[in-house]
Amino acid sequence: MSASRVGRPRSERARLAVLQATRDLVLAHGYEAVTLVEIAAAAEVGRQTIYRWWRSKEALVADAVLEQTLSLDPRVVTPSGDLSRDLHEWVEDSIARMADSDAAALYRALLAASAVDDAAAARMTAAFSDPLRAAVTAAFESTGRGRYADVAADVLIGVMLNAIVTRDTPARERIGVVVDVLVRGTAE
Amino acid sequence: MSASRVGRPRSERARLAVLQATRDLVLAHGYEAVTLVEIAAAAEVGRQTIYRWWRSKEALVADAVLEQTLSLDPRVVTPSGDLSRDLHEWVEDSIARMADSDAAALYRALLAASAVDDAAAARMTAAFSDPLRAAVTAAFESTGRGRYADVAADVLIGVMLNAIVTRDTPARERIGVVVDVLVRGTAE
Amino acid sequence: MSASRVGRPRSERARLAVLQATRDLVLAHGYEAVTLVEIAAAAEVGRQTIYRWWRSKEALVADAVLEQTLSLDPRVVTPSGDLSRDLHEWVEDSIARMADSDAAALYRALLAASAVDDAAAARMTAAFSDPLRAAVTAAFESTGRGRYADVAADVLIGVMLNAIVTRDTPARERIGVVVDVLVRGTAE
Amino acid sequence: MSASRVGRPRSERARLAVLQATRDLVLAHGYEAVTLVEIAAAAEVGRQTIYRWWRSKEALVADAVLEQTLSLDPRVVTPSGDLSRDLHEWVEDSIARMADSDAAALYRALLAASAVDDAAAARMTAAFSDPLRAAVTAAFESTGRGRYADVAADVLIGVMLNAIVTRDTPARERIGVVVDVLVRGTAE
DNA sequence: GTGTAATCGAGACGGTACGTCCAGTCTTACA
DNA sequence: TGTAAGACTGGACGTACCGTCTCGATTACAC
Repeated sequence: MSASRVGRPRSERARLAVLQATRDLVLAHGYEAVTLVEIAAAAEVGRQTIYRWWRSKEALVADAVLEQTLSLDPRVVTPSGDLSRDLHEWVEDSIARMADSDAAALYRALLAASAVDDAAAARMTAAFSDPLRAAVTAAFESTGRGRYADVAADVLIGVMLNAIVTRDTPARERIGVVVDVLVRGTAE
Repeated sequence: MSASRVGRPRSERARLAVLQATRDLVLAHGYEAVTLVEIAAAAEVGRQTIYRWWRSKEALVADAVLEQTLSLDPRVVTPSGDLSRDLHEWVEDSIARMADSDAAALYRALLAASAVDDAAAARMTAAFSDPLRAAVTAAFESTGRGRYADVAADVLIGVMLNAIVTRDTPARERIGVVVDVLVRGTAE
Repeated sequence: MSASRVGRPRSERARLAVLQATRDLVLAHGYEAVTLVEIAAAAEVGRQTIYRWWRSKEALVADAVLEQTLSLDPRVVTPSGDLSRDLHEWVEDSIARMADSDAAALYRALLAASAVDDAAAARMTAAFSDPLRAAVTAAFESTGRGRYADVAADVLIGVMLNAIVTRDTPARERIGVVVDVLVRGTAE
Repeated sequence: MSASRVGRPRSERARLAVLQATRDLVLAHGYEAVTLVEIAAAAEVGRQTIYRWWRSKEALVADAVLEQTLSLDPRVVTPSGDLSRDLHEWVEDSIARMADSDAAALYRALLAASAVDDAAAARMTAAFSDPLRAAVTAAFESTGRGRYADVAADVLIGVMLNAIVTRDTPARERIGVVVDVLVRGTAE
């Protein structure tokens, strides 16, 4: 079990510098405009070091974005029984997290990476849609509306995605109303 | 003021061949993998001819996709007064159009093009979100629920976008339920 | 048979600029230190343009050197019957051509290229050794010493090669004496 | 003054394995194609160990080649007084050594290394040209033809060099005749 | 008909990013 | 301290593609 690795160990410093540089540059210039040469230079790292750990620009961006940004989910872990309050709480938290940071821009980068790299797409789903769907499902099932769980998740994921993709801030602010409509529309 | 053009006129045949080749290749290999050299070869057209009509690969893809695919909207032109029936009709039509063809794949290409080219993004919004929002707004206002118009549009656009982006067929089939929830949740 | 080429024709300006830049940089920094990036920049040419016309750095250097430098041979075209005078004349001419210019440095570059690229080696032989051997052979045969032709060529080629490779100026100046020894040693 | 070394002593085994691996690989693939990674792997040695003994790839190749191959000279240590016999003896010995082994290929590697590394060039001259010149000079001076010593050395070095560089086997076999011409041409 | 001028297919051009490869250095654990 | 292993920075390599430019050939309109 000792595995006793041999040779120089991976430089955590380099890995973190690359991830940070990637985030900074993606935010500054957008996903498509960023090049690995720039990232390597900004991270003060050899280009080969990047390729040693990520097999493509897409995989790197997916990692860089997910590592720091994606924690939209873990709030609605235990439904309180009050569906409306649970959803509002979660949604407001998500909006806040998206608003304060440059998270939306990073998500867009992730979306672009997903278009090229299937693994990035899978990671994005796993980190974004799946937990959200699970949380929403738990909340709905605990209030006896389990049959609407998937639809509710569709709606919430879709609305957030749309607000991100289209850079539509008003839509972001209307998400609270979406929750109300959802709660009311799935009653009985 | 006649403007009487001189010289060889542009070839409509070439323009159409390019659009068709673009669609075919985007469907076959995806947006990122397609190159203008391939498109030009498939369309039996010189590369410069493409640039005479479109200023970039992104603009071309936007045109190619929008020209054929994007007619999600014109169905709900006149609200009948029955909100639920109007929305269902429109939504079922949209789903059908998305299901039978490779429309979803083309939308994804359009999304990718939008990430690089602002004009493509604007065109996508103009052709996809705006008409949808207008139609939904008209339907809601004609039934006295105008204050929910934007939210309803957010929800429908978002749900469709999500189904497209994530290639989630079940979600596509649940859109009818979304309409029901929406109608019920915005009552009174 | 007209061949009537289609497409943009090759840019002679670019070709000449690349060859000149190659010569300049090889003289300035030596063969091994020169990179195609530098050559492309100095010639104000795209890198791909170089690769379009030469399949490697070696082939380019061979071309660049041979294009301008290699005219050691054509002097001894018609043997006069006086072997000693013919050889001296040719040898002095060769030495002069090697001395005044940077020819020796270019030859060394060519030699280095030949080590990597067989085609370059063949071209070097064809342009340097073969004509020299032919001229020497003609001179020897016309004076009834044909059986020494090859040996004489070996000697003269070798002596010049050595003077080039080892940057041995005194050896260069002794070539006249070599001719005398050669003429005397092959008499009768 | 004891200098009493501390720590693990250097491994002579490693040094010899590196030299042997270098020779093998240079012979198998040529100088330019060989990499230090390959050499280290073949010698079952760490890469750093190589750099502890040699400061560059060129220095290593120079050492590897010279260590085994270069002993062209020591035969004509004491001139016998019979110039022709001395030269023939030496030359035949040299040819034999060059023919049986892969010495010519190794020389070419050495030549390539010399192009990059001045020290390698100096070592090559010291090991190849200088002793040869000394031996030839001794032989010529002991027979009263001292004034031809340098020229004779030029010729013999050049002829051998040419045979090596151009892979010209016939030229190698004509070296005996060169000696005859040289002896005859420098008489009186 | 003939001239003129813009378009056409073809393909080279400058430029730039990619992903690979290697040299020479550095950092581990082990001997 | 020397060693094998292997990651590190740095930078050249050769390929691919973009958007532009330059050919000869084509094609419509103006004369």
